[in-house]
Amino acid sequence: MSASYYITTAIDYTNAPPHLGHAYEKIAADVLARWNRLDGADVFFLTGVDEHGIKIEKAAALQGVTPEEFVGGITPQFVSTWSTLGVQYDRFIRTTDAYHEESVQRAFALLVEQGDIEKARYEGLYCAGCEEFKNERELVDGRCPQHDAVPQNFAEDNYVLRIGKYRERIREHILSHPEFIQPESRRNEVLNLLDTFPDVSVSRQKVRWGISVPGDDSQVIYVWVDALLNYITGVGWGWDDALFSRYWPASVHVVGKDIMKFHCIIWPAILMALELPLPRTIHGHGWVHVGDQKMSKSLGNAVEPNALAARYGADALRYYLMREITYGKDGTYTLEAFKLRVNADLANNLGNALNRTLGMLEKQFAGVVPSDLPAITKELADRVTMVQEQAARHMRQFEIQEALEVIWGLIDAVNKFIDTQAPWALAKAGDMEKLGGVLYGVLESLRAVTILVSPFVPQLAEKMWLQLGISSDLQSQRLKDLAWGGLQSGTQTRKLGPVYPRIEDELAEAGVKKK
RNA sequence: CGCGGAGUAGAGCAGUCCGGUAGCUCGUCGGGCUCAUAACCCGAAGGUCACAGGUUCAAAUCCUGUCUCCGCAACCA
Repeated sequence: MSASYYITTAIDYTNAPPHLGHAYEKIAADVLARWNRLDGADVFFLTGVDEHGIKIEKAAALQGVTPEEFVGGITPQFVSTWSTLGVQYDRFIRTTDAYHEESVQRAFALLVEQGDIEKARYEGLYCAGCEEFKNERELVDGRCPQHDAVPQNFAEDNYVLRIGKYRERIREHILSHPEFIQPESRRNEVLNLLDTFPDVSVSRQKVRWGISVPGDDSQVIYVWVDALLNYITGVGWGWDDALFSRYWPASVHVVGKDIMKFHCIIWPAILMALELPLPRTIHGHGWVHVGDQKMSKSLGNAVEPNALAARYGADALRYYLMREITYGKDGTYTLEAFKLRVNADLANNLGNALNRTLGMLEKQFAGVVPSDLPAITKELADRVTMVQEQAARHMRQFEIQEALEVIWGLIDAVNKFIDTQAPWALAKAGDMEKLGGVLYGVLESLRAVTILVSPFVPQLAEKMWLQLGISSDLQSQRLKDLAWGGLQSGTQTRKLGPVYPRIEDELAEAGVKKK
């Protein structure tokens, strides 16, 4: 029985369509899920959307539709975007799903019963125009900037989650589990916050669009309890015990660095109150900047991932984001860098290596894979083994960029091998045995490459696999199948042209602008 | 003294935890090859590793201080 690997993403807020930042996180999680599947793990990948809350309630009202109708228009855009980008999840959860709502109510009731959630008075400055509480930083000269009105002191009865009760246990867990908060730089930040982290209000009177507090219809359950619980309701907590015990605790929650504190403090408190084990790792990724700006709707610079994928291919976008950005740190997206990176790595190195090889194979061997000549190909065989080990180590440590670097190092080695062995000269000299050995070495290396890159650029890998003519399914391949010699001589390849054509447009212009 | 991140070749970045020839991609220059998607291979030029001190035989890396830029800052997925 293989080890389980349960990976989740943050659930996106459906008050606006998906942008590049949403896509980055889902792609990263998808790559990790696919890699671990390749590594033989029993993988469950959960993603989804948060459809509740005041912002959606308001956005819907603005358009004169119900919240249900509103999210009914947005959520499918997330679903179709992930489909376009090859994000292959096992479940897509919506916080309006019945199984989720019921389980959240059950959890809430349990926590109230145990005294982890208590009723308390919430006081704040309330702006009637915005219909929400304001904190002092949001005010200009004590007035709400949107409505130029002085907010009123207002109090309501709320339900409050007693974080303090679990503070020491959480601290202890963080200190004794170095892998719990990743990257490490986030750890101290969370530990700092933990000391002063207050009890949090987990219900709202003013909000209608949400899950009702059990036994108190005057309030809805607030985002922290509602949304965070998706990680357990999504794998069957409260409705499918077998599924739940198979996958919980999660291997990793992939989230943005901004919401690390909620995942590292509130979520553990809830889990401890429910007497459930904590996830192994919470991993905070950085932001994707556009040019030199932070991507945001107000700046109007949000990049639409569907358009990019439609024009240049989903794999190009996946590859760029994973290769160009150090996972865990902030990174930058520019169309120029995107084209350069994709052309160099996908077209020139990866695609061309296969194409040039199949060309020779077709001419000299009618496209049929010849026999290995171990004396010549040993260096490649050794390289494949080394790359596989290094890549696996990097992926275990969430070093996606480094993993790609070593895999592409193998492609470089293949191209170099071709130049050094000069198969065209062997053909001219009529040394068919050696020529066959050289080509075998290259093809077998490319089979390994195809498997290794499949989690990152799945569609491209499928195209390569098809051209290699291997009958077994690429998705069924595992890391252990990389063992040298897996490619059978006699296999009929299928040369179908470049797997990734170069992006030619605007390149010259971009080169000039770089000065 | 709120918290945190960043400052490394023309550009974009890695390396900093565990001190010891400063690396990658693109660009530039020169050479090779011609199987291939004007792709591939080899070589070269180019860096006071923000600044100032300190520790050390040795510091981009550790310590102290300073400057600049950027996020976050109690309910904003």
